[in-house]
Amino acid sequence: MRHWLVKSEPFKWSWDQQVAAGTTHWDGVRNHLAASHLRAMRLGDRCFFYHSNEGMEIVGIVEVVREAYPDPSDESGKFVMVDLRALAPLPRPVTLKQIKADPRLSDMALVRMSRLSVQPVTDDEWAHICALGGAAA
DNA sequence: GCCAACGTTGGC
DNA sequence: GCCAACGTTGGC
Repeated sequence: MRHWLVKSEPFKWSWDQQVAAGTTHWDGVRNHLAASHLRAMRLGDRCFFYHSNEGMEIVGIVEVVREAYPDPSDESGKFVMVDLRALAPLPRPVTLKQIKADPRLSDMALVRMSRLSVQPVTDDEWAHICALGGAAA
C-alpha cells in the first residue's frame, strides 16, 4: 500500500465536511504533478487529510475507494479525480510547525514543495506521523 | 497583507 | 524556444 497527502483549504472543504459526506469526489486538481499522483493511487491506499491556509495541520486519514477517472469539472478532459472516503481523525492533529521541526519529517514534500496539493508520503513518514497523532498506522 | 515559489500565457 | 508578465497557492 502506498501513502499520500491531500490538501484542502478548510473554508472550502473541511475535514468535518469530509466526515459528514463520507465518500467524495476529489475533483478540481489542475496541476500535472498532482494529477500524476492521483493516477498512481490504488484502491485501499490511504492519504493524510491536511488543512492548508487555516489550521495548517494534518487532521485525518482518508482511503482511496475509486481509482483515477476523468474529472467532469475539467473541460479539457485531461485531468482526473479519485474518490476518497473518511476513515479516521487524528486524535492529536499534527501541525506543519511540528513537521518542520522534526528531522524525520523535514524532507516531506509538504515542506519542500509547499504548493503541491497531492503528494506522496513515505512509509517511515506515515508511521511517524500516525504515532505523533495517536492514530493506528 | 505580503511575498516566495511555481505554473501558465503570450509576444517575439 | 525563450522569457517577461501575470495569476495562484499557501506560509508567515
